[in-house]
Amino acid sequence: MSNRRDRLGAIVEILQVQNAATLAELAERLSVSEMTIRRDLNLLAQDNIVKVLHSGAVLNPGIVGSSRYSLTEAGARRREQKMAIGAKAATLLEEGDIIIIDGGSTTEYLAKSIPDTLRLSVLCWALNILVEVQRRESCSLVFAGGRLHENSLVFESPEGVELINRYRANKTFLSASGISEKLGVTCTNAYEIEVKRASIRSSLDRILVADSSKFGTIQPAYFADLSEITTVVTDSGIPTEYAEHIRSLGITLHIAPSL
Amino acid sequence: MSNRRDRLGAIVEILQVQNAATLAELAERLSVSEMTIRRDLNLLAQDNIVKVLHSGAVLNPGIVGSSRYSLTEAGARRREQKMAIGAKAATLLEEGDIIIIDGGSTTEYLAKSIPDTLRLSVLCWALNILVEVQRRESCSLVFAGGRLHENSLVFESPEGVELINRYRANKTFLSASGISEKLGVTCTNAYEIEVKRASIRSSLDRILVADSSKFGTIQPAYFADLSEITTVVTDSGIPTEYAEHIRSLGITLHIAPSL
DNA sequence: TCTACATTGTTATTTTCGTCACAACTAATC
DNA sequence: GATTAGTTGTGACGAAAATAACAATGTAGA
Repeated sequence: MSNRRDRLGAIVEILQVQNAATLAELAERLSVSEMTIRRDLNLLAQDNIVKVLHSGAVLNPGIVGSSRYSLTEAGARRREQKMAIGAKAATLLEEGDIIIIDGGSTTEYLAKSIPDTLRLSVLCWALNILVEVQRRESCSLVFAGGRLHENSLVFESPEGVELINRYRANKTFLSASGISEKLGVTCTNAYEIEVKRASIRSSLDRILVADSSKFGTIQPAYFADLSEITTVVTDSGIPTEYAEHIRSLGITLHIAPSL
Repeated sequence: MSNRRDRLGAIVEILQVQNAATLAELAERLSVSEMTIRRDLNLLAQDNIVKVLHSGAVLNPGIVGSSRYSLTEAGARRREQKMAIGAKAATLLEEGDIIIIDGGSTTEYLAKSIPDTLRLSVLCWALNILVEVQRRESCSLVFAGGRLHENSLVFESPEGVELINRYRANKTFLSASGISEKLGVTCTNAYEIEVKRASIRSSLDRILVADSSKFGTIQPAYFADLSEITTVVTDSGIPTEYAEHIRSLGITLHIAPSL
């Protein structure tokens, strides 16, 4: 990597992979001074190969859209809690785990919280989860396809369910919109039921991640009884009667500390 | 454009178009102070939608894609060709079309070139195609899942093939790494064969998009005979003998003009 | 080996950027 | 219409990045 020509190629290669890089980063990786990188970039910019930014923003590769963003924004108010729950749930992950991640905004925060170096096999079927997992080199990824439902970013199809049936995991992270002592665990959309059921059948541990506002509420689509759940991760707002009920069922209860 | 929510969307839209922007630029275009833009970007960065750079460089748009397609001086020129081919292929699209898009970098440019208002149903199985199609509100999307192959960004599984078998389209856009008069159409990876075969079976028109360097070359995985193709889209570098051969087979040949 | 030229790192200076605290404004709720 | 929570702009300060000049090093050719 001695001469400038090689270095220019290396810079382009780095940018191809990660789309953007800071001067300091490039200088470090190529073991030259920032001044040199600066001169290199000016050359590349002259040829219109790169754009040099003084201060600005770059769209992350492999992501997008306004629609994707609307899902995370759905709970701007509860974002803090969901982040905390996601982070807490991520502590349950172990090296070599084979996991299933349900769709939803809370599970999205779980996916965001996966440590960069943790080796995992992940199965999912929602776009926002896919985007998070896909960028981690340490995770191998299986995706259950189907028709995209815009509002939930979930892909669903008979073949997708079939793929989940054929899969085996030691942990499933499930999301829910309603959790009732008498009426069980529910979600909003009927098309999610089959996928969630399949993931429950294919996994040893069933971990429910849901913020505390979900306890005591009901949604139209029933997909599991509380007794099918082995672990619950939520925030400190959970009503004490629910906490007691969950513990009395032998379910492990994790309360995420407020951030 | 009064509230923050709209502005966040606008920022993402701007970045989608030009890939990167400076703070000053965004502040100017959205008629707010730089401080506000800064706060917005921090929110977007929290959700990993954008990356905020203090000082750095960004690859110019059109190069984002899989790491497999390395960019050399020669490759940079090929990129222009692929863009031209993608744009040309997109002119074949009609309102209401039900289409299948293969994985690959050339098909990625096709996906990028889909007009924003064109109503389409799209089936695909590669991550780079998914990302492009998903952001278009006018396109309904079906994705064939499976295990992710990092080098090609293709998802593949028996269930994915099954899903394609159950699908019906009027146009399939296929990519190839080799096109030989005697040995047919080939690609690099064996796992792609089944998926490509299924898409050929499920579609009325089979449109092959490939830059001219592919003609006369061979790759290990055979997936179709030239006679199965109904249309070819390439650039002006195609050898005349191949152009004649293709026309003699009754295949429509589109030559994309250099940009 | 010597010269001529290109490349690179260092330093000092100027410029710009990021952050913080505060005040003004907006919008929703009761 | 008063209160609250959220949003936006401003100015000042400290922390960076950009620039240019210069010195040091490396390289090619006679």
